[in-house]
Amino acid sequence: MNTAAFVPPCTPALRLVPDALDIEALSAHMTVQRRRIRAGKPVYRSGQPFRALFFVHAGFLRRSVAAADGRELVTGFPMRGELLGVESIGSAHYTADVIALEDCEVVELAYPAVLQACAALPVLQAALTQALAQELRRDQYWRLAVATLSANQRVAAFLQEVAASHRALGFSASHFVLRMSRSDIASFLALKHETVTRALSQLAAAGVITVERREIRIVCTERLAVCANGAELVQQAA
Amino acid sequence: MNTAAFVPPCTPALRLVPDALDIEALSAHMTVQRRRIRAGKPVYRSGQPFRALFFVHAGFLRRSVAAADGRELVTGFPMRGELLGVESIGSAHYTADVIALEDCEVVELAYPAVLQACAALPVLQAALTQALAQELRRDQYWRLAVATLSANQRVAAFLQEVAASHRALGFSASHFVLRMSRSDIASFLALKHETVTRALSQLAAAGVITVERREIRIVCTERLAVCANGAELVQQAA
DNA sequence: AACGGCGGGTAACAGTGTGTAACGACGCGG
DNA sequence: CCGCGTCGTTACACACTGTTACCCGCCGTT
Repeated sequence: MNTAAFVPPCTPALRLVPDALDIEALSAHMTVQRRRIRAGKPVYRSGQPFRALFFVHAGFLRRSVAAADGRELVTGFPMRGELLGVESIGSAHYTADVIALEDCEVVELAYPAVLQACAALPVLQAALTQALAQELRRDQYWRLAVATLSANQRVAAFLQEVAASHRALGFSASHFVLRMSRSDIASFLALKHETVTRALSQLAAAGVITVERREIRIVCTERLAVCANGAELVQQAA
Repeated sequence: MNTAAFVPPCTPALRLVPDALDIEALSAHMTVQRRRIRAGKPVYRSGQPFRALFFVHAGFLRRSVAAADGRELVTGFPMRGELLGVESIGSAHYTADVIALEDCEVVELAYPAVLQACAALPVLQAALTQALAQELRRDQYWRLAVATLSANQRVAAFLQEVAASHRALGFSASHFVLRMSRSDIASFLALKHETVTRALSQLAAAGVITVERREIRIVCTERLAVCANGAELVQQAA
């Protein structure tokens, strides 16, 4: 029965096309506005009227959703090249919070206007639809990860993703500084922050990475990949 | 600081507008094709070339994603009024499997064609974008649920969602037959099938529902809602 | 310098959910 | 009618992760 011969691809949903959005071309069809966001300040908050999307030009951010009873979940860490606010399209209000983890620069795209511009610019329409679909696939990737991986594996997978993102933006993929706290990572991975700490310590003890607070160095990419899928940690001869 | 005065709305992302898609109008702009899918047969499978979206006209289905190493996750149970395949937009191949849980009827919408039709029919474009965003919000709702609710709460929340869906389609919200197996539910909720069974048994023992294999009757909607958020089960006086 | 707050790390303990296993119920085909 | 396989149910022991607690170090402030 199970004759799925080739790759069933639920992949990390890499963020392709960092600069897919041609702001120049766009500005001919609608007003676009640059905005600086200070570290810790929101780009938008859940409940505010939905009026615009934001294209991230620089900086790292954190997106989270919350239920009426206070339960919260960090749903992602947007960075350069991503479109903020797509999850709120079709809603009268934003359905998530996005706050800057460091000083950021975003380009504001008023919403109904974007849709109209789409009609004139088929490229834009494709880009928007793509961004939405891409986000959907990424969500499903992490749902799968959270549902099927152990705590250690999730943390390893997270580090892999961060590394891949950094590489895509031209930063070092093997040595970087996490912009988010342990609690943010924990929420994102559906763990407690102590568990994230434990997992990082164990990965370090196994010689796969080194950790110094938020500074991560990936010592062995291959073994990290092994940890992220399937295999549990095996101490390597010191 | 935390002055979020009003509802931070990560809601169950109800499937609004069961018949948002005006097939009649659409058929003027592109060829649409009705297809019947027998129970157990796929609408599409992961890895097949992505060529079309499908609008569900009747029946219940199951969507799942899989990683290269065999890990799997049921990501949803589409039904009448939903658009299948949106998660694969922008990919050369489908990224999920959708199989019919019972005999279904779907309308096939060739993909590149849909985009072109969007340019001519602004309504269609809005509907497509909405469908995508809606799906994204639903995904995030369940990510939140899985990350923050106990096994019992997840199962209760699942029953609530099923009830709400049935009501939206004009079926009874308090008495229905689950189309999917315990394992499907378990995968969807990131649990094991034994745990789902246990949770259902406990809800039944508490007098909140009755269970007879796949036949569910909701005895007390209010107490089910209480179980789905916050509170753990408390036996009610028999 | 002293202080307090926040983020991070570690450890002992406890509990939820899991793995395993055995059993029962139902449906299908011979 | 029987046999068999799938699905669902329940019991029990255990492991992973959550819980709780306390530690440290950093940083801004007084």
